[in-house]
Amino acid sequence: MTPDGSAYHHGDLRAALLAEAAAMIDEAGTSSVTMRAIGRRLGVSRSAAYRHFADKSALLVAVAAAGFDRLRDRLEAVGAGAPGAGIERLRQVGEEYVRFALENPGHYRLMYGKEAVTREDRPELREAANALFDELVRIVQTHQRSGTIERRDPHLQAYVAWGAVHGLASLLIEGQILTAVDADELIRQTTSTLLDGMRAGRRPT
Amino acid sequence: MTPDGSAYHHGDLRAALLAEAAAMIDEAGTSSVTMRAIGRRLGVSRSAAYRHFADKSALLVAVAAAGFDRLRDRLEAVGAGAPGAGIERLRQVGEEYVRFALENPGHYRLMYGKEAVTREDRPELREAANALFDELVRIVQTHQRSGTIERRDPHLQAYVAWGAVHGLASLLIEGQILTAVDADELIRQTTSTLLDGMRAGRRPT
DNA sequence: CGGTTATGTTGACATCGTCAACAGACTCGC
DNA sequence: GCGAGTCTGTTGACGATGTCAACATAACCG
Repeated sequence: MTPDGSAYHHGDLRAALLAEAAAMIDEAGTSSVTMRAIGRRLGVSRSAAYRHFADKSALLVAVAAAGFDRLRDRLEAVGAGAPGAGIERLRQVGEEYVRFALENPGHYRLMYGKEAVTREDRPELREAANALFDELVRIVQTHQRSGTIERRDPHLQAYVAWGAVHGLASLLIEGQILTAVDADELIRQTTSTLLDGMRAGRRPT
Repeated sequence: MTPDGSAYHHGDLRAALLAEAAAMIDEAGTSSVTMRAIGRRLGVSRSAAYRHFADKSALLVAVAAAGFDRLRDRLEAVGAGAPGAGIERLRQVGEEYVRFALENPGHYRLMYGKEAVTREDRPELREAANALFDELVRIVQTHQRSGTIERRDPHLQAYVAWGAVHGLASLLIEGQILTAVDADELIRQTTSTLLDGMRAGRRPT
């Protein structure tokens, strides 16, 4: 990078590619992202991106991984704070998750295997997703200690919670929810049911 | 259709296209389905499909809609039976949902917007998905009457349950669950938490 | 300053979805 | 029974796409 910031040949093309791809995804969906179109928008040639990413899939994986990072940061910000966090804080984490998805539908969709992308052969994506999951586990453990929810296997409980908010977000994004339904009320109902279930003293059987 | 069953020029090409596309999806993913490849496998030319579907997207939509139909049939089969159905039957509906997704991962993925497909401008798909949802509402109402779960807005409750099982199925299919975790136990934990939450007498606030 | 590496461009190719033009096969009214 | 019209399927062609090889240029480092 050159001192003046607009460096090299183009500047920081790698970062520009990531930002532009993310912008295009939320503007017109993943299918609108082509190597040629992104080059056009950035004023570089069609195959410039190949100096920074092995192929198109690698670029999309990087965008998706960045999405997991951003989401984790947001959940961390909500989940932290006052240590003896009560049930309301836990609920807010769930609502924040769904909110992120609704604010970045194209991006969120990409994160969850919209392409042939979400695969074990993409370690970068797995790690970003696992980092998000680790944060969920941490939040669950915090609230187990403070007594907000039952003490069970925190991994299982985190997966259950993840599935619930992810499923709701997915249904909302894909337009599967009838328009007559109030989305906010549905989100609250989901978090309520989930938290009630996690507080129930029953054995998992 | 001709009397001998192998009719017209090819036979029932429309049905063959649907079946072949579904097979290819579960063999090698949606990206492996090309109009030319499907024609090759069926021994017809590349654009034969255009006599039966407006474009590739229409073909995929039809496949996805058929998936919703099959899934609804399976849930209906499990959800019916003894009328005074108890909590175990309700749990089995949830497990059957996840099982369907795990058995047909490519197909299931297609049903939930993998392409630019799951859109309001595809009424056929919306109707099939709504029919599935209607079945879920019916099952919820049955168990509300028999006292298995709390009486709340059955639509909201059906959405909550749908989101929970769909989210879990999605995480499992996309390989987001650590291999160390026992999938069956996770499925049971999810249905337990969900049902506990739906039984809780708390107000949705 | 000269060479090595990093970055970007152009040309080319196979593949894809799709349309227009064409051809064969079935159907139905006379 | 036969010809017109309609279904169904094929071939040729076009533009767009992902990607690679060959080339060009800018930065860096001794």
